[in-house]
Amino acid sequence: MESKDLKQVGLKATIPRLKILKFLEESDVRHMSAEDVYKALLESGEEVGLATVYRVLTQFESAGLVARHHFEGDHSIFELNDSEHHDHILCVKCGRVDEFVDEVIESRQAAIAREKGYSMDDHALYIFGVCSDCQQKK
Amino acid sequence: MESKDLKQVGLKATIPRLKILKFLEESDVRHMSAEDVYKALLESGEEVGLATVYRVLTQFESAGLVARHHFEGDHSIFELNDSEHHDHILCVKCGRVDEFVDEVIESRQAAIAREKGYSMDDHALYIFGVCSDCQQKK
DNA sequence: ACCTAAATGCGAAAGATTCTCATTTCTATA
DNA sequence: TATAGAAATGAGAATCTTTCGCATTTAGGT
Repeated sequence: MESKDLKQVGLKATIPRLKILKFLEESDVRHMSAEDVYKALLESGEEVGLATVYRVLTQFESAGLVARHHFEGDHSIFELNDSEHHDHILCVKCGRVDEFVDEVIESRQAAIAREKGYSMDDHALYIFGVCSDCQQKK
Repeated sequence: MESKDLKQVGLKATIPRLKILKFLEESDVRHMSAEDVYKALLESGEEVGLATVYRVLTQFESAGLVARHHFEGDHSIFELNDSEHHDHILCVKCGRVDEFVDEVIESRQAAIAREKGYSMDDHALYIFGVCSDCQQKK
C-alpha cells in the first residue's frame, strides 16, 4: 500500500502536506481532530502551523483523501479515506470508535432519498452506545 | 396539545424558560440554532439573554424536551421533541430539512449495535442531497 | 538557476458556546 | 402572604475551534 500521490489529486507536493499525509497513513489512531494532528506532529518533531493543518485537511477532504466527521460536539474529526465507505458506532463512555457497513441500510437510504425527491450526495450515520468493555466496568 | 409542564421535568417555571418553550411550540420552523431562537424572541419583543437561551436549550435537551442535532457544521440545531423519533434528510443547496422514519433502518441499527457488543443509546442519521426544487433550479 | 504562482506561518479575527458573578426571581415554608 | 435561600438570569469576559490577512518561503516548470 504505497502513498497516494498528491499531484495526482491536484495538490502540490509540499513538505507540510507530505508530513500530514504520512502521519495519517502511519498513525494507528484513525479518527483525529485537526488539533490532534497538529500536536502529534509537534511531538514527533515535525512542526507544521496549526492553520496549515486546518487548510491541508480541508484540501485533503476536497480531494477525497480524507473524510470529515461531526461525531458529537463542536469540532471536526478526520479519517484517512483508505478503505471503502463505512459508518461508525461510538462508545459514549470511552470514545472508542468502530466501523461497519450495512447494505440494507445503504439501500434503504437511497430509497428514502428517491421517495422524498432528493438526489443523494452523502450521508452520515452514527450509532451511540456503550461498548462491551465499558458495560463491564459498570 | 397543551404545553408541557416544566416542573414535571424538574425545571423551575421561570419566565425565560416559559418564553423559550412557548416559542418552540408555536414556531412553524422546526429546526433552529440557539442564535435563531434568541433573535426570534428579540424580534417578538421577548428579551432573553443569549447565554440563557443556550443554558435553557441544554436543560431542555437533558430533560428530553428538545433534541440537539449536529447537521453539518459547527453549531447545534434544536428541535422540539413533540413527535416520535425520526431521522432527517437535508438539502445541501437550500437548507431544507425533511423528516423520515424507516423501521428497516431502525432495526438494522439495533442489530449492528448488538453484533458489535454495544448497548445502543441513540443514533444520528442524516442524508444529504439536493431537494427536488433545487434540482429544477439547476 | 530563476520566476511566478501557490503555500506556509503567524498572529489577529471571527463565530459559537460557556463561564463568572452580581442581581433578580422562584417557591417552599413560617 | 411575607420572606429566606436556592436557583436562575443577564451582561460581558473568556474559551475553543476555525478562518483570515499578509509578509515570507517554496515547488516546479522554463
